[in-house]
Order: sequence, then C-alpha cells, then structure tokens
Amino acid sequence: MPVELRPLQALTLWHRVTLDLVREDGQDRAFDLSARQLAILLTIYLEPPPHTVRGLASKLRVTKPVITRALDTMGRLDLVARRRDDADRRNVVIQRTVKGALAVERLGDLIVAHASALPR
Amino acid sequence: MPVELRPLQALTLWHRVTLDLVREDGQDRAFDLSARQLAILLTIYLEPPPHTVRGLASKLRVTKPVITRALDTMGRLDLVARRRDDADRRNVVIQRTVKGALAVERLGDLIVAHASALPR
DNA sequence: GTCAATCGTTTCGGTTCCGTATTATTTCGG
DNA sequence: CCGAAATAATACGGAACCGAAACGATTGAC
Repeated sequence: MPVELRPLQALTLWHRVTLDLVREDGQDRAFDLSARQLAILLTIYLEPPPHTVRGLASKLRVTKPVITRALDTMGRLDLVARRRDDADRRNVVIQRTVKGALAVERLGDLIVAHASALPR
Repeated sequence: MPVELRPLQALTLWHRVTLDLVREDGQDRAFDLSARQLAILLTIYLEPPPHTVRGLASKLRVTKPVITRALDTMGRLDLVARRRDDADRRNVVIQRTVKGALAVERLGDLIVAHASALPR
C-alpha cells in the first residue's frame, strides 16, 4: 500500500510534528537541531554505513566544514560518534550511538502518531 | 481513510523531504528556515487568523522576541507581513503573502510526492 | 624517497540567533 | 485623568553557524 496523502494532510502533519519538536526543545534538547543537522542524523541512521564527512557533504551538497561542525554539535549531544578509519587513517567513520538511535526512534513514533490522528 | 504510516516509512519520508529542503537551499532560500521559523510559518498559513506575536509565542511556548525576530527574517524574505491592528493598536496582526502561500504550497507538494514514492 | 592528491579539521571575519532585561506605545480600570 | 497592565520591539552579551581559505596528517603514484 503506497502512502496516500493529500497536500493539506501533508502540511498538517508537518505542522503538528514541527510544533511538537519546537515545544519539547528545552527538556530534551535532542531535537533542537537545524534542518542540516537533522538531515545528517537521519542519513546516518537510515542509510547503510559507512558514513564519512566527505560522503555526507556530497550527499547534502554542502561544504565539509558544515559536516564537521554538525558532528561536533551532535557529538556533544551524544547523538553520533566519530572514529578514525584504521584502513585509511585520513578517513573518519561516523558511528551511531544508543542515544542517537533512541532519538531517531522517538521521532519516528511521533510522526506515526500524528499521521494516524490526521483529519481525512 | 486515516493515514497509515509505519515508523520506518515515517522516518524515510522525513529524511527525503529534509534532504530536499537542505539541498535546494541556495537557489531558493525560502526554506532555509529554522525549525521555529517553519513552525511559525505553518501556523500562520494553516490556522485561522488573526495571528499575533503573543498568540504565536504562547502556541509555540517560546518568548516573544523569538517571534519578533522570526517575523523580521521571514518578512525580509516576503513570506509574511505585519500590520498594526487598528482596533487595538498594541497588537500586530501577521498577514499572509503571495510568496509565502506559494512556498507553503510547494512544501505540501514536496511531501506528497515523497509520500507516494515511499517503499511499502 | 618525493611530491601531488586526498581527507578532515581549524581559522578567519562576518552574520544570525538566543535569552534576559528594558523600552515605547497603547489600553483600561478606578 | 492617572497609574497599572499589556503589547511588541529593542538593547545587550554570548553562543552558534556560515563560506572561503589555510592547515596538518595520510596516502599513493612514480
């Protein structure tokens, strides 16, 4: 079953989820992320590894420092981790964390909940 | 028909739409918005007017300067407009613009397109 | 062994955003 | 009237982010 969604439903869904994210920022800062940071986080947790700075920059069409800085911030929040690649020590491999996985899972549940409560 | 969406589908949808928004930033800066700004924009265009600074601050649970600054930014981008309320001149009424309506409509279409292309 | 290429990080100057506190304007109760 | 309350905007110091450029470490071609 392909997901059927009309424009007003789509916008309503986006609106309600975004409102929740904005509101809950404060208690749990996991989703006080910029659009870029969120795109990076979801790429890391939804696409098959390995993920590198260069690969993420290319996929998102942003410069490498943007990725580095986003990883700094999300690393501080324990949402992702970095590790040198032993095979090629120029590379940095981005790794998932328990906290990051939980945050992504929570986002998924939040979207699902709002989707099921959407007006028809 | 309530919208049925499983967690992985929901996250995939969010991921793909966010990726598009991040990528297209540059040519059209309409969606180079923070989560807060997007929440404000969608509230203005999806909920019945009138909208005031105070009302938006209360709904989003943020301080008023956050709303004022967001309106400054989005006003510069022509996504919203401000007008003094003649009935009570302390109030500022936030108005929709053609450009803002088009941007919101485009976001809706983007979400719908990605939803229909979702893996089952 | 050397040197160009690659990779991630850091630096730089500038811009934007934040939260708190303060301000100017307007309304309203008495 | 006049002072209290309400509203939006502004001031301020600090933090985060940006793009471009420069940098150090590592690799690989020759």
